Amino acid sequence: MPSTPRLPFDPIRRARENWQAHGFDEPDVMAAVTSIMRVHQVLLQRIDRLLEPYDLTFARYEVLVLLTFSRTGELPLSRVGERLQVSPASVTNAIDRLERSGYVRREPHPTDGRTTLAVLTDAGRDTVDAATRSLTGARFGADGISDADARQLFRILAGFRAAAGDYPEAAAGDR
Amino acid sequence: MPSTPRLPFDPIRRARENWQAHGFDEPDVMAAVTSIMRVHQVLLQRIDRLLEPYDLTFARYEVLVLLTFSRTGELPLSRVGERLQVSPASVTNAIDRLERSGYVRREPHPTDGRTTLAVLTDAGRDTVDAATRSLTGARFGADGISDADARQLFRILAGFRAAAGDYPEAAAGDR
DNA sequence: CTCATGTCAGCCTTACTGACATGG
DNA sequence: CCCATGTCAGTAGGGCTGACATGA
Repeated sequence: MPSTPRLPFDPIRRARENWQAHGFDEPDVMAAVTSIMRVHQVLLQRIDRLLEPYDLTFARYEVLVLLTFSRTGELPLSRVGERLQVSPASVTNAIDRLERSGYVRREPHPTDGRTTLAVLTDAGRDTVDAATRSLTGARFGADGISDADARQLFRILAGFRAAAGDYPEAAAGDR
Repeated sequence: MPSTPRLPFDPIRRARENWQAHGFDEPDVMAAVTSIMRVHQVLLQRIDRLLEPYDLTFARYEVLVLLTFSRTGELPLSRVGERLQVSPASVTNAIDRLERSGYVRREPHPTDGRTTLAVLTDAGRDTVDAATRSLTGARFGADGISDADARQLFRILAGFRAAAGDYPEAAAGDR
């Protein structure tokens, strides 16, 4: 799947060794950060491929899922950006595409004339359900990770996100 | 730093709850994958900001670091793509920019007429050293992670990468 | 001839900044 | 008047696929 053939060794492990050999600091963090970058790339590629049949990308899929969570199937665009942590312009773009695909439509907010609501259409609801089954069936492309590892990952990354200001307090007591 | 204000709760934890409430499968994997996506975004933003003064992005910085590791300071472009797991076209693009910045120059391979060597210039070497000091000084923007967490992260992600075919065998014995 | 190495053109997606219009 | 919500235009960047040219 990657455009390049596999290597006979772990390139990041190798990088860590070289890093230390050169006397650089923070080899652990370097290796962890580089790993996140690489895994992100692989995951995104796999997920987007899984979503292709549904005319979705992961970014747009996330928006759709968020809308299904709201139960009325609608949300102000500002809320979407807030939850997904992306800029207003990015939301506009994502909603544009979802609207073109017929998965969402825009509606004016009943009381606040400034805000626009993204409303999930029936097609959108059907599509997100099908896409979700496809993704969960493939464990989001992360079939190389156990549930225990996944939880561990979440825990560590939640700590980072909290420190980064993603949300106020750390997720101290985990499952 | 994010374009959006922080939320009063962890959006991913909330998503996981909703996910389960809707009866979807694989909540652990969903939360882990979403976390990687989010953390990747934050990290990349921070790192690119740190590298801006050096006229570098993380992608190009990685190329430069790889070259310093080769000791002669040169590498065939094909090797670069191999190690960094990106397509030949991406390598061409990255080297183009690095060349324009004066950090690298292209040279024909002495014996194999097909291959081109990327050669680190003195400016390139100075720049990558300075950039590395900047990054390590900021722990790559991942100051919210301890060394122990970083190692744990690397271990779990290495398992995933191995399963994904990044390299043949898992990194069983760590440290 | 076939495979490997690069380069190019074209295309897609995400995301940001800054300017604006409009409503609260 | 000032703030919030969206939209738009413009820009940057990364990456990929496919077609090609060239050399091993």
